Amino acid sequence: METGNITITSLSSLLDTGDKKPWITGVSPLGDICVVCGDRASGRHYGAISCEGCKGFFKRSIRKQLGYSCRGTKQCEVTKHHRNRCQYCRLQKCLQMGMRDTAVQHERKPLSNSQAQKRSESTEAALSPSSLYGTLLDGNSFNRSGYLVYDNSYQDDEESESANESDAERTNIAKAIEMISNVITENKDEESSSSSSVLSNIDKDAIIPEEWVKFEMVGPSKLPSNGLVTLDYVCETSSRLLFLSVHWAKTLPAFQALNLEAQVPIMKSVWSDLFAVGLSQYQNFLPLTSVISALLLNMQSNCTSSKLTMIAEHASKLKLFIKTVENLNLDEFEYASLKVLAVFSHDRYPQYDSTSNGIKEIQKSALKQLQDHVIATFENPAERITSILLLLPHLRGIAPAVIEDVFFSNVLGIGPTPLENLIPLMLTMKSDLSFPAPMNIETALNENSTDERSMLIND
Amino acid sequence: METGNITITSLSSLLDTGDKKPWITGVSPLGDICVVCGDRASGRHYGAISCEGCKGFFKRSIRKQLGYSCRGTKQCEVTKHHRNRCQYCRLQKCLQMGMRDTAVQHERKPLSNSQAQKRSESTEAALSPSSLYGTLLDGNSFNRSGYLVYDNSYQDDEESESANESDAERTNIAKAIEMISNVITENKDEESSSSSSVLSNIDKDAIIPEEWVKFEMVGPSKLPSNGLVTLDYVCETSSRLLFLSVHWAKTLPAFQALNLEAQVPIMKSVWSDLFAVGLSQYQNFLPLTSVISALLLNMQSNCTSSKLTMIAEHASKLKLFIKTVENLNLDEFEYASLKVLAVFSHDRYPQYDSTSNGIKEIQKSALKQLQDHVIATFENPAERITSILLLLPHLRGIAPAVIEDVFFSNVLGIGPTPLENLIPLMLTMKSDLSFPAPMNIETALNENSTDERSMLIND
DNA sequence: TTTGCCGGGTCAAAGGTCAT
DNA sequence: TATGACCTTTGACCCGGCAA
Repeated sequence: METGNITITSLSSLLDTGDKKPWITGVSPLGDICVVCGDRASGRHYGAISCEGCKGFFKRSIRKQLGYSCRGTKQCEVTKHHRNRCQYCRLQKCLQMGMRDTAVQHERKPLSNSQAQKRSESTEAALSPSSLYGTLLDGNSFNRSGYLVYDNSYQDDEESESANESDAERTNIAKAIEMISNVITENKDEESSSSSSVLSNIDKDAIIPEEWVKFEMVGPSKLPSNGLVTLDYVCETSSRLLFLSVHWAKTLPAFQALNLEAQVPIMKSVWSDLFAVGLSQYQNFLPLTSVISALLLNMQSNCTSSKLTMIAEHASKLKLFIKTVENLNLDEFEYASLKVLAVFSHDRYPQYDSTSNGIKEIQKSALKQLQDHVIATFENPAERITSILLLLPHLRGIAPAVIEDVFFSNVLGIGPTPLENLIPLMLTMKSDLSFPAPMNIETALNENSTDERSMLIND
Repeated sequence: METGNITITSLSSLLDTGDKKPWITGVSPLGDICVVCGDRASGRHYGAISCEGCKGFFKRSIRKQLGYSCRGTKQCEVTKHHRNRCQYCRLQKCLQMGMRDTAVQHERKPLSNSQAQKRSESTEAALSPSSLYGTLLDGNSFNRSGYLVYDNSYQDDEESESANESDAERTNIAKAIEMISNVITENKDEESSSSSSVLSNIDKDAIIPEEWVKFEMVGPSKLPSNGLVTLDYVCETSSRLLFLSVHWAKTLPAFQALNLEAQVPIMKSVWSDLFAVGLSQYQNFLPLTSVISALLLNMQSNCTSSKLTMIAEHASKLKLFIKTVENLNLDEFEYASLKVLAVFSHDRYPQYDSTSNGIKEIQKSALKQLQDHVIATFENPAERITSILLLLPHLRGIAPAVIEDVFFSNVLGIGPTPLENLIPLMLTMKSDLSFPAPMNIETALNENSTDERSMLIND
C-alpha cells in the first residue's frame, strides 16, 4: 500500500477477518519453531528463531573453536530427536539457517569485573536484518489459518449453509450420476457441426495474431536492488500480471469465439497456468526468490505443516519450471503459443463435449503456427517443439490454490473465497481499462450487472 | 528433558528415607545412596537416585533390547556386591525403583572413530515386534538409511506416535521451511556429476529396449459379451493391469539405474498414469463403459455428492483420454514410449534435484527414440509426435485417488491407506511371482521382511 | 517505569570412554 | 563381553542490560 490508490490487493484486506494484534497473544498456541531442529523455540538467538538447545550448542561451538566432523555425507538430518547425532551437521544447519558467529560474545567469567567493554560489542549486535531466515517467523502471528484443502483427494464442499443442504446434496448427486451415465451413452456425434461453428468465426491460420505476440507489463515500482520486496509488492505485481494475462487471453479472437458459458470454466482452469507462464516471462519484475523471501519473512507461526509442505513443493516446482523456461530462452511468439496451448487444452473440459472438439482444433492450429515459427527460426525445430510441449505437464502440477497463497497473500487465510471466483468478473469487465489500472474490486462488483454476477456463484 | 515430575520424585524419596535412614549419615538426606543396589549414588539417573554402575547398566540394557533371564526365582538380591549376579533382577529392580526407559536417549555417536569396534556394529539385534501398520502409517520422522544399523539397538521414536504428535508436526514444519528456503539458496551445481552417474549405467540409445515393447496382459476370464461385468471383475483385472504396469516400468533398465530412494516416490507419482495408459491399451479387457456400468450398478448409497462429482469428471476425462488414444491408434512402441515419458517426467520431482537432471536426460533420450521410430513409420511424424506429447497433460488431470475409487473400489479401500503405500512393496517384491498373481494384501505385507519395511516409512 | 527480547551463565542429567 | 569410574555435552531455567 505504498501508493495510495486502491488496488486489487486491497481485496484481501476487505475480506480479512480483522486487524491482528500479535502482541496480545501471550503465548502462541503452537509455539514458535526452531528453524534448526524443529523443537519449540524460545526466541531468536544469534539471528535465528531457535530452541534453547540449539542456542546453547551454537554458543559452545563458537566459543571453543573446535572443528567438528561428519561421519556421513554431511547430510544428516537435524531434527529434535536426531540433533545430537552429528555435531557437524547441526552446526552447519545453524549457520545455514542464519545464526551468526559474530553474535556470540566472549566469555564473561568475572561477573564483578569492572571492565565494561560491552560498549564495543553492542554496536555490532545492532546489525541490520540482513539475514532472511533469521527474521523468519518474526512479526505478525496470524490468527486464522484458513483451512485450504490441498489434498489431492476430494475437495470438501463448502456449500452455502442453507437449511436444506441435504436437498442440494441430492440434486448434486443426481447431476453427478447423470454425468457419469453420460459416459457410457453413445455420443451424439455432433462434433462436426459444433466444431465448424466454433471455428467458422476465426482465422484458423492466425490463432495467435500479430498484435497478441507482444505482452508487456509495467511493474508497480522499481524492484529493490537487494531483491527484498514486501508482500504488498508481491501482491500488487502478481495482481497486475494476473489481470494482464487474463485480459490477454480473453481478447484472443479464438477465445472470443467461444460463448461465455465455455469461457468461464476455461479461464477458471487456466488462469494459474497463464500466471505461471507470465511469471517466468517477467522474472525481472517478480523474481521467484524475492517472492519466497517475502513469504518467509511474513510467515505466520501457526501454519499447518501440510500447508507449508505444499508451499515448499510448489516453490520447488515453480523454480524448476522457471529454470526450464529460462534455459529454453523462449521468444515472445513462443510465450504466446505456450499460453494458447494451455488455454485450449481440450482434455481439461471433457464435459463440454460440444465445444471440446472446437477447442482441440484451435490447439492444433496454434501448434501448427508454433511449428511454422520454430522451423523458420531455430536450428533444431523438432527438439524445440517437444521441449515447449513438455512444459505443459509442468503447469498441471501447479495448484492454483497454492499460487493464491503464495502470490496473492492468501497466507492470511481468507478461506474458501478463491481467486477463481473473480474470473467471471474479469471476463465480463470492460476491457478498456488500461494497465496498470488501479482496480477497486468493490466498485467493479457493484458496477457489474446482476446476471453477470450470478456467474460468480456457479462453479 | 522431563523436568521435575513430582510424583516420582516424592515417591522415591519416601522409599529412600524409609529404607536407608539417611538422617543417620549426616550427609544430604536422599542424595547419597543408590536405591537399586545401595552403592554410593552419583545423582538421579533416569528417574532414580542411583550409582554410576546402575546408571550405565540401565542405559545399556535399554539401548540394546536384549532380554535377560533369571536362573532363580526372580528374587535375587540386588546389592552392591551381588548386583552383577543376575541381570534380570537388576533390571527389574531398576524399573521398580522408578527408572524410566523413556529417559534413555538415542545413541549420539553412530560410529566411533576408533576402528577397533567394528565387532559391535556387526551385531544384528532382532527388532522387537511392533505394529507393522503403525510404522507403515507413520510419517517420515526419520529415514536416512545410513542410520538403520544403529536404530536396531534402540526402538526409535516410540513416543512420537502416542506422546505428542505436535512434535512430529513441528518437525514437518521445520522440514518444509528448510525446503522453502532451499529454493532461494543457490544450487550446489552438482548436476553434472549426478546426472552422468545416473546415465552412466544405462544405454542412452535404448531407453526402451526391444523386450519392453511388448506388453501383454492376460485377463482373468472372458469378458461377457454383453459388456456387463461385476465389480470383482473390475478389481481383479485392474489389479493385474496395475501390477503388470508397475512391474514393466520397474524393470526398465533406466528405472533400475535409479536408487530405491528415488524409485519409490517416482512410482508413487506415476502408477496411475501407467494404469491409465494401460487401460487404454487394453480396452478389450476392461472397457471403460463396463467399468462405469459396474460402478453405477453397485453405487453405494452413502456417497457424497462431491465424491460423485469427482468420479463423474474423471469418468469423462478417462473417456476422453481413451478416445484420444484410440483415435491415434498407437502401436506398441508408442505405448511404451508414452509410459516411459510419463515415468521420467522430471518436473514432478523437483525436490530430488540431484537425480532430476538424470531423469530429464532419460526422458529426452526416450523422446529421441520415439521420434526416430515415428519418423521411420508414419507419414506425418511431426504431428504424430506432438499428438503423443499432448497426451501427457491428459494424464496429469487424472487423480490417483479417483482411480482407486473407481477401479480398486473396496478391495483395498481402508480409508487412509491408499494404494500408494503398496508401491514400495511392489518395487521391492521378488519379481519372479507370476502374473496374474492373486494378491492378498495383508499376506503380502506380513511376508515382507524388515529391511523392506524401512522403505515403507520413507515418503 | 515496566516489559520482553536476547545476550549472558549454571548445573542436573543426559551422553561417552576405556581400563578392568 | 559387560562393567563402572570418570569425563564431556546438553539444555531447561535463570539473570541482567537495554530498548521500546
